[in-house]
Amino acid sequence: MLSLKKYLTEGLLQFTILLSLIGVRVDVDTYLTSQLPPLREIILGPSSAYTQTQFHNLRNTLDGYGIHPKSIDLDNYFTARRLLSQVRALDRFQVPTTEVNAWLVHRDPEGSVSGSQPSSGLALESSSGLQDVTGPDNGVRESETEQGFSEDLEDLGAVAPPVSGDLTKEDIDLIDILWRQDIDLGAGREIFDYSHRQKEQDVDKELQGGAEQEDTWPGEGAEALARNLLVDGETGESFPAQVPGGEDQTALSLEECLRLLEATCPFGENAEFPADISSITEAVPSESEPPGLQNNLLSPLLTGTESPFDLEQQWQDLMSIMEMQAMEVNTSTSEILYDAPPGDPLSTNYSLAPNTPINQNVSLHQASLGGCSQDFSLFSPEVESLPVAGSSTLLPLVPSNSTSLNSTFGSTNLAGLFFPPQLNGTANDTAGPELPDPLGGLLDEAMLDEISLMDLAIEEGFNPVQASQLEEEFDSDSGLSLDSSHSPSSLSSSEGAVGYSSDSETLDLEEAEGAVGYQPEYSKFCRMSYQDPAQLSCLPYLEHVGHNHTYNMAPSALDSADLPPPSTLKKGSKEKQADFLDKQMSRDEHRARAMKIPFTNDKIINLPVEEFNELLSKYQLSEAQLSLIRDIRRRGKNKMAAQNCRKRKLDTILNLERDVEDLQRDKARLLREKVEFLRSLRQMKQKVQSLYQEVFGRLRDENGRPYSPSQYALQYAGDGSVLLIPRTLADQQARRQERKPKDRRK
DNA sequence: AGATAATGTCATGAG
DNA sequence: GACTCATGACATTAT
Repeated sequence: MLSLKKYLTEGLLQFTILLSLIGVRVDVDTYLTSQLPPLREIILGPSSAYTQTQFHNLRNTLDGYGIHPKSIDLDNYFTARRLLSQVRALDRFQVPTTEVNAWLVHRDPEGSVSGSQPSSGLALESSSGLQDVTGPDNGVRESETEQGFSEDLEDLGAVAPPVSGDLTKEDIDLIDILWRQDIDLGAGREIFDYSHRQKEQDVDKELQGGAEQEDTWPGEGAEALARNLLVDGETGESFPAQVPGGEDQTALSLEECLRLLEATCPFGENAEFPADISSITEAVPSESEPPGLQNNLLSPLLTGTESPFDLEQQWQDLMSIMEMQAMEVNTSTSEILYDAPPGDPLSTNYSLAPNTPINQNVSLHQASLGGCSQDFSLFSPEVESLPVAGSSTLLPLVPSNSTSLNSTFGSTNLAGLFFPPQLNGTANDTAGPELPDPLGGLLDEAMLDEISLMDLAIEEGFNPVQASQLEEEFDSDSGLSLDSSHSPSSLSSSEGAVGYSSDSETLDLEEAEGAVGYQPEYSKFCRMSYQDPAQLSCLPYLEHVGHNHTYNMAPSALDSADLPPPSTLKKGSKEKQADFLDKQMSRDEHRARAMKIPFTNDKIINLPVEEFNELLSKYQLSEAQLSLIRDIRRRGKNKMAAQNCRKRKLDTILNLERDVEDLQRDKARLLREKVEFLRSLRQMKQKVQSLYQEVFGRLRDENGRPYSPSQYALQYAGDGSVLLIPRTLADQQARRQERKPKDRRK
């Protein structure tokens, strides 16, 4: 029974929380407000003084001590503990890391790159690579360009790292709830699926043709590259059969690159970047593993394609992503970035971790920012449209919106990290400017709207003052004694006041019915005003009846001294009062009166068993009377039990509402934090991207020519160095890294 | 008079 | 086994 009750209570709690989190407000408040007086009666009921429930101690029982096993406080205690743990579980959501994972989403914002973007044909390579990543099932998926806004956010919410490996089911449920909630915000599970990326890459493919002619790389046009595409026998995806100069595995350290850069004069502003550079995370599939490559150069962040319907699988993926994310956020963000000298604006803006490995090899800051640092504002929103190198051809490289990065932030793959999505293809050129900034739009509108609405709902919702007031009432309740045996004087006076006079009719009635008292007043009015004596005073005719505890007793036993002079009462009013009292009597009281039970129902009901039996032994009672007394006792006790039971239900509802409000408040806070982290992350990505472009754009080969982004990419090595490697190698490494999560799952 | 809420009662199970 | 309590279900009463 208890287990069942607990089960139901918990079920109700979970359900309420769920409803709340999905937006359905459990508006107990309204009910309570409109029904407050009766509710208080129910809650504090006349029987509360008889019950073991410590209504007056609600606030002091959270520690779990001194709670009666059957007290509702015990439920409160466990509920509070459980909810507290849930709230703490909420805190385990590390939004910062969660947000980082958002960059798993590959979204090329449309309209950010002009249609004349050169080297668009290279986008085909990257798109092909994505096909391989997504696997055969992703072809079913539709292009979900509209989801770009939500996906980033979804990632943020969905991939929170499990701080503790021993997540309980409640934790997971809660996480799932929040995750679904994020879905409600617009995010979808597609973020974990590369199919949508492939779709985008398909779009890139379609667009590449028109941009081929504009490839500005001398002798290495997109057309030529496209002709060199091979088809992967396993995946059917195309990839470049040979990257010019790529197989030599030219892995220049960034320092070397910078030296080259310095030797090749200020060309960066004139360098022309093809816009279709694919990040390594979108690597072109290739079964051949290039020798000499280190696996640790690549981020293991990418996960495999998952069935969107396999919840368990998705959760596993989610957990793995969260783990990787946590790792990468802790490492990549600090290692990729360099240690700038104190006071350096970049280091300040980036909040970079000092003493990062990169700095040991080469100073990106010195190399890339020497002449152009004043050209772009890292934190300015204008950075989106700010030409880094001033060249019109380079301009498209700068992302038009900050959230367009489709690479995985935190990845050790600098190519994937730094290259703007525009570089991944020309799909952005024609994808349509109608696509807004996924992240920005989400942050600035839906997200913020949600937060503001939530805050508003919280403020307009349950008022904690009401709960505290109720608790105060509970406290005051303890001071009101309802024990009839202890207030005979008041009973006597009340009796005299309301009905007992010299009026023969009244006396006759009482005599005729035997020693039937006026418990009706007690049972009725005490039930309604058990707690607030002021309520009694509000009823003039009851002001003397509040504690009528004698009863089933002969009028002769009543204190006639308390009776008002007979002349003061008119016969008509006395009859009315008698009728009223008669009506207020319960059925059992009427029965007791009719059966001439010589003591009050209150005693019958509330006396301990021993005293009750002792009382019965004092009288010579018939079987019918004894049976009635036992029934009265049983029903009376059950009545109080029912009142307590209902009170507990209401208390449960109240507590649930409070808990829901607390959870909503936590949710709002977490969302706010998420927004803040998203903002900072976006800014950092912008800066990292700019840095990448700046460094890469200034690199020159032996002939003083800039490296083609379609053929080379900067990659962050495990030792902190930055290497310039052929893009094919980078792609292969990326593919290898992508397989790791899959294998680990198996 | 009917709807609804509040309250009472019974049956049942558990401690 | 008696007693008490909790609670669902139903009945009754009140609004």
